[in-house]
Amino acid sequence: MDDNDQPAPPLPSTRTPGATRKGVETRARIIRGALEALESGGMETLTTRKIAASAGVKLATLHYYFDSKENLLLAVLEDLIADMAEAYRQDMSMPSDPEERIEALIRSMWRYVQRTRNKQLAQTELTLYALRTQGAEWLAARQYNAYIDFYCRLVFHGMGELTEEQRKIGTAIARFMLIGIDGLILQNFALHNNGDTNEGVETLVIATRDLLHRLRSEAGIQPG
Amino acid sequence: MDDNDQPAPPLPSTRTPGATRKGVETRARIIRGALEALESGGMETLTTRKIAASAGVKLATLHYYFDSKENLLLAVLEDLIADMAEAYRQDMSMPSDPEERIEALIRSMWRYVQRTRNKQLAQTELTLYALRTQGAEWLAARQYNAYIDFYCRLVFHGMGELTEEQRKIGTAIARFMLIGIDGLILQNFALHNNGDTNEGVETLVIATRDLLHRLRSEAGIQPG
DNA sequence: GTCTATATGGGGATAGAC
DNA sequence: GTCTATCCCCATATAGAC
Repeated sequence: MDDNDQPAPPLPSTRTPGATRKGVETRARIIRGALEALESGGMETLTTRKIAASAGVKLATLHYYFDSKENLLLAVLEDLIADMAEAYRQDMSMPSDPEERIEALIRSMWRYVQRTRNKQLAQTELTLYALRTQGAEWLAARQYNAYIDFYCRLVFHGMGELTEEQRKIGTAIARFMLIGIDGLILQNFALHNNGDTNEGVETLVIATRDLLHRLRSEAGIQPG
Repeated sequence: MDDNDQPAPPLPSTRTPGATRKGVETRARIIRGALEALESGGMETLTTRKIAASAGVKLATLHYYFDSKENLLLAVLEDLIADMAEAYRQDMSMPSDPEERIEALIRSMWRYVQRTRNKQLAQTELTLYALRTQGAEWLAARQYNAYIDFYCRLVFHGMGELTEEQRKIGTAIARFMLIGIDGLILQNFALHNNGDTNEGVETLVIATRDLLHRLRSEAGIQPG
């Protein structure tokens, strides 16, 4: 995975009951319901009642699967991490040159962000929530490292193994891309002014490609 | 100020009573108390009771100055915007070359962010809150535009008036810097791994300087 | 595993004395 | 302008039948 390795203790008490087929489905429905309610109303107005309603489940059922609201929310965040990889692969063209991959990846991310504005807001809120929740900070870190690892691989391969050199360069690239995307998300949220934000995307593409150049010449150039 | 101009209706009902000297002070104490409580515990655990306690005021007094928790929180966000300019000027060296100013400004921002981690978290939470609050979205936009305007001026002058050309270039630069800083803040929060984040700062400095070059040669070069 | 019904506490907000 | 005391709702969580 990555350098700053996480202890990643299992989520405290998500209470995984029987694991019946039906049980697993219901659990998933509740998580989806929570995400929907969060996307539509934000953290401030998010209640277990709304979540239950949105999931088509009674309040008590929710508590049968998640012993506390907190653990439910952390489960939602975990789920978002898992979804991410799937989502990006959808519309990504896959050039062979890493430089062009960077560009394709950034544009793909940005399209995804734009068509899932509320989901991004929800994810940002959940990440902050995790950072504020005693003993859940590691989840935020895991989320970030998952993104970094994912982008890193996508820059170089279709998903295979990386050389040490590639991993190092790719990680730096991925970190910078992620910085840019997160910043773009916030700015786009606040200004909801897509024209200006698109300029930011172009600038990020150029800056990231330049970074790749720099890192490669520092190492001794060879192509992807 | 900027292109996407805000209507900026006054905050609905902050109930500005008499405006006695003492009243103004108490109001300020409550805002500070709210910020402190927010910094230490986050939105999720922020209650009017904690705010009142943190401000050394009784709950009813809080409601004498702010008719609702919502309006109090929005007032806190407004206050943060006003503080910002003050804070940055503190430790900024002021080179005459815009390129070096960019570097100095980014480093200054980053120092400030690092020594006020919790304040940044609080501000991010408040911004998201505003984005989620019906009729308060403009506050988030105003905040962003205030930052952009501020950085833009700082890149070129000690604070004086700008030519149209400078304003245009400066705004693009400021937007990109802000994207980078926001992304850095989130990444640093999540990974709290300052070593790696500092690399991101270096990359941002280089990228922003390059952006300045590019914008200038697109326009017809002339220095600061 | 899912429900109805309920316990319990804490939250925002107000009344009215000083 | 600040306080004490209180209202009342709604949130999380549980008990226990089905």
